Amino acid sequence: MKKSKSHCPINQALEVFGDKWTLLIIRDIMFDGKRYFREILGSDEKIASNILTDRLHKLETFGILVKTKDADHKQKNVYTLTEKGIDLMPVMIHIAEWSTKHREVSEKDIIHVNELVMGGRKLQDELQEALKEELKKVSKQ
Amino acid sequence: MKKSKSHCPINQALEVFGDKWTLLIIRDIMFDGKRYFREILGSDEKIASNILTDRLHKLETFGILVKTKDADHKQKNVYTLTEKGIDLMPVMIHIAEWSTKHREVSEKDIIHVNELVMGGRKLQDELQEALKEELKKVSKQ
DNA sequence: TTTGTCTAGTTGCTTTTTGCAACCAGTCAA
DNA sequence: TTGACTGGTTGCAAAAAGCAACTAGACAAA
Repeated sequence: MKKSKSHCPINQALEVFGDKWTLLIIRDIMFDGKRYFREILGSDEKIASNILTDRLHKLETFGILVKTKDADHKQKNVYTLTEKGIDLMPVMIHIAEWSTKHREVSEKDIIHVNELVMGGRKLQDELQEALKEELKKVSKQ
Repeated sequence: MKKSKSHCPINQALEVFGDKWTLLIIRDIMFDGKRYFREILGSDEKIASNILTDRLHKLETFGILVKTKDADHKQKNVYTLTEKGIDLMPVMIHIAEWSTKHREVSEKDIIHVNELVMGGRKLQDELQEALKEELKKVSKQ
């Protein structure tokens, strides 16, 4: 890991997800229920497989997610968010909120974001709890 | 402007600030009171001048900031956040909050973030109001 | 009016990262 | 045993970033 440019909190965060792909991968796992390499590879933005490999490794190293073997299919890896990863939810929500106000976002996505934002803390908390449950399960393997 | 990879709100936002430098520039203007090219160039992370030129142009094109001539020194350009830029404050705050919890952040910066986060909405609102005032001033030139 | 300094950049070059397509070995189900 | 699916790897071309040197215009002092 190359040394930090600075210890500013914004810079520290950007060293984890300051690129075009990392937050999209986290989004896939956090909101879209994707857990496997090929599922993430298949999302709309068409990430290349070598980049995905690289980012998943980095996210694992940073402790944002953990990689475990699928119980049923031994060749399948399951990627699960850690608490550090789950804690990015407020950041993701606010980014999405900003986008729906200021950028071109599809009607379907606006509704989805509104559910989470306006639908309030309750829905977000439920989602966070579900993700934490999942983490607990893969942790005791 | 090359076409979007997708209309997902997260992706739309990343097309604006999904890189190592853009959010640091916004931070400099938003929280550190920097307004001139050379001021931003001088921050801790040592951005290269050609990259800074490029990002300032892009941010202007995206409508995140406006560029005006300094009243006193005609060769100086003043970079001011637009409302679209100011609206990124909640995102910045949550990123900083996440970093202070999960990443290596200097004691000084932690205090600074805590003021804004724990110090609550009031301080943030005041800062936002001040930035909006500034925008109003440069707008009527 | 010259000299030096400060301004916002630009230019040319090297290194790093990304993007793309083809490929591969192991797993599994029929 | 075949064929499709799994998580990747490899090699090459293109784009972006990094670095250092440079420039033209504004200004202030001598």
